[in-house]
Amino acid sequence: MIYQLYLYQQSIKIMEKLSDIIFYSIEKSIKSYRQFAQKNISKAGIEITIDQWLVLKTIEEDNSTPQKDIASKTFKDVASITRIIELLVQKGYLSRKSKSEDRRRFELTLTDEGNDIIKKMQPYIQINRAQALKNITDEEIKNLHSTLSKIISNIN
Amino acid sequence: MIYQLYLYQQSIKIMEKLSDIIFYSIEKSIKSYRQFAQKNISKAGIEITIDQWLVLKTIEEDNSTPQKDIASKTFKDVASITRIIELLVQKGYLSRKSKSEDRRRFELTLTDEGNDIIKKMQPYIQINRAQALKNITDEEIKNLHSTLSKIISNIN
DNA sequence: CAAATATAATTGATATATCAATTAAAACAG
DNA sequence: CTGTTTTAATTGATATATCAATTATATTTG
Repeated sequence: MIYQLYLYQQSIKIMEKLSDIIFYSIEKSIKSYRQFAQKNISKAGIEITIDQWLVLKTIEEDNSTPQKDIASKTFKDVASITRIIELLVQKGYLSRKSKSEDRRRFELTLTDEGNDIIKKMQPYIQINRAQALKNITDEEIKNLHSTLSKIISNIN
Repeated sequence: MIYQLYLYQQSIKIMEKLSDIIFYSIEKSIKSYRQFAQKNISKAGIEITIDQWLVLKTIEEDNSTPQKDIASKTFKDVASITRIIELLVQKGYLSRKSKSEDRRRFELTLTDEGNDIIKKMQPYIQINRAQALKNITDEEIKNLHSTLSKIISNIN
């Protein structure tokens, strides 16, 4: 009886651990990936952060996106976007001027250097992803997606 | 022929999108979870950040862990740990004094208030996790774990 | 149209992440 | 035992996250 209680408590503990750890795993995987990706980029002598690249890339894909939409596309805060754009302009990758139709907004355009760095980054992005996803099947990725989507929708 | 080429290119594009997006999904899920969890904690009037709690919890579980090990357990930098501990001491949740055996290290002990807040947090942590993982089977969690572990080991 | 409201972006304050340099103490090697 | 190396933690600098308050402009409403 006491032994069964012990087993029961153990199994509760184990189950707790399992679900506890899942958010740690998610956190660890994304942190590791970011460090890994950033390291490879820096090693290649490319002077941009992953976050700056992400914002630049978003603007490249559609330069009419308002900053608040850049924020939601990149899962960032509008305040962060303001500051990242500032740095991108400082670094000469981006030009920014007020829009005449709506003077609260800005016309964001990649400079030649901005386009260059996007091109230079491309192979590294792909290599990084390929290495991180090595030996992982499409099926697994689909499942990963599906479970993560469930978590995301449970929360919202 | 041209139509088939089109389909082929589409499928490449779709596959690219899929694997591209996986890191976005991971990032989005963990960011959403953190926001969600932090909001619930704050709403409950508990004045601590998730990161501070995580560090406090790690010390509670084993108060002989050196700061550098706290860092690796929480996937943080030692510099961040130094600063988080500073805040925890300031807030009165933690006491810190030099160790006599090794004066580079510190004796970290939860104060009564520190223990209190850990207790107060407990139900919220569980509710948050339960809600985030609602309708997700153990099987799915196991798979999630397994795929994330693969990613993590591919990177290291 | 004028006043009220809503929206886009910025700014300030505080927390955290990351890297590099530094400090203090411990461990080691000759 | 002394000089060298290693280790634990801190500090400084810069980037990003988050929240709240603010500014400027646009939109809506009476």
